[in-house]
Amino acid sequence: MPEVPVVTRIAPSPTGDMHIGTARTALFNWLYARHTGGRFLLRVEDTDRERSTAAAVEVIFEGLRWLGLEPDEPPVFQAARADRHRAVAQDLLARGGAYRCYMTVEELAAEREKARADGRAIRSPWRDRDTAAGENRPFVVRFKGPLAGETVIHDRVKGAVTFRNQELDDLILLRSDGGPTYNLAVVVDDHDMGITHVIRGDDHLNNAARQTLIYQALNWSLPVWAHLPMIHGPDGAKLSKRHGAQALTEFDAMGYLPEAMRNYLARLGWGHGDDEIFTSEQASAWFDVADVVSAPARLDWAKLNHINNHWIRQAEPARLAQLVAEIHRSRDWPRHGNEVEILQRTIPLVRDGAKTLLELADQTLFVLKTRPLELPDKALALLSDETRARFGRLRTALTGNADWSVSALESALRSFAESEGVGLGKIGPALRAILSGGAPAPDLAGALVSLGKAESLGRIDDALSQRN
RNA sequence: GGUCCCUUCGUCUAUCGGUUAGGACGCCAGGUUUUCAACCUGGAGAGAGGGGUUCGACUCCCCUAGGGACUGCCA
Repeated sequence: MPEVPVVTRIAPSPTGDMHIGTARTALFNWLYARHTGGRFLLRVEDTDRERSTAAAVEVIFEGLRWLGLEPDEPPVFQAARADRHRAVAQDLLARGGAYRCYMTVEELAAEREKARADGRAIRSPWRDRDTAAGENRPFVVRFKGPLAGETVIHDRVKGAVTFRNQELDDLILLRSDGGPTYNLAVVVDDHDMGITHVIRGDDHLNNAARQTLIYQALNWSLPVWAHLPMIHGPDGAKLSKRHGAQALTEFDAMGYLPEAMRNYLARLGWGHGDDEIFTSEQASAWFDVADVVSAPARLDWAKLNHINNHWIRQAEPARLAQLVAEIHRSRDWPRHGNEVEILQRTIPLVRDGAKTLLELADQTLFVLKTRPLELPDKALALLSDETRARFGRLRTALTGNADWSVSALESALRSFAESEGVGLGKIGPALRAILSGGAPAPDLAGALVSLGKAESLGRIDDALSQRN
């Protein structure tokens, strides 16, 4: 057993929304750190000064907070470490592990084209020149990689992956403006931060070989690699906007609970036997990167909905009431002073069928409506003189009902139907319409309880006094 | 073009050489029923194709096909 405590990290670049794939990578890093009793860190890869924004940094912080994956230490900003990156590059330069390349962008483009045609990696003619003195033009610092031999990545997900060194080009360490590039910065930062396990998307698998070469040139010990497959859209293509959502915040806006996202995302590409529904505590107890599936997975909305429905049912009504009230507010729907209290009473009666918080809002709209409700034509049509008379009697029966609970009202409704000599089917649809104004609502007794006695009777009164 | 990764029901997955290839979501049928759901019961549904290795391959190897990533002075 390794004695070194595990340190994992998520290293997103703040250039826009936080992709759901990044969220899952964060989750797996977090799970593995929790599983091993290690630490989970955050590094913001903002070396691209052109595209990085403060707003995007905030999106990352908020996304991780919302998902419940907060890092164990304050975030590291990569751009702030540029001096350190440059120092490492200079060290490499001094030791012959890197060289100055004076190729112009035009020359580079030509070489790239030629290399591609020849089916080989690009090479700089400056690699073997003595440039200790003489040149006085802009240059980049390139890594001087081995031309022979091979590099093997021992990946916890992909297994052993072999690259011939001649396929690996001499990547740029320092740009002509002196700024460090990604491949240099990741290696230096992961080393300095003490990252033991690099768990990231498999779009970096090729980079892992190049980075391994840099680690070796620096005489640094390698991290454990684990390259996770990507998340695709339902059609198997790279996940994008047109698949419905791509950014973590969009899932929040669509009414998915963070615990549901964690559950679903964990199950996407990882499994523990037949377990489908589990808490994050269970997941971290079971999780091992070695068990991650090596094939890409497709996002399945139906399954996400199913899992979300499960966690909506598990959630505290008080918490759901707050979340649903927010949705109602954003929709500018009818307000009450005690909105949250009403919702909290109603939610347990309607949540079973709700796949998202948005649906929960739809299902609870009826209770927030203000009297007199506008009845849909279909409901008005049900109000013949005969049924009006019947609902008058129902009102009387309900008025005398002291116990305003679901079970009491259920039996009250049943015995009323019996006394009228009709089935509940004769009363249900109209009563439902009167109580809900045509909006979705729970079953009758549930609707009555949600509304409370006074509001229920009031709504019946309104209907009886309405002409069609 | 080159390098690398991937390929079990529609989808997510189990299987780690010997199983009637299991589960979940979805789907279909039936039940329940005052709406929509939920819920209960049952059902259909898979090893990309071709070669090997082996007494025996979904499982190991090779080829083909298809998908993806990388091939940036982006990360």
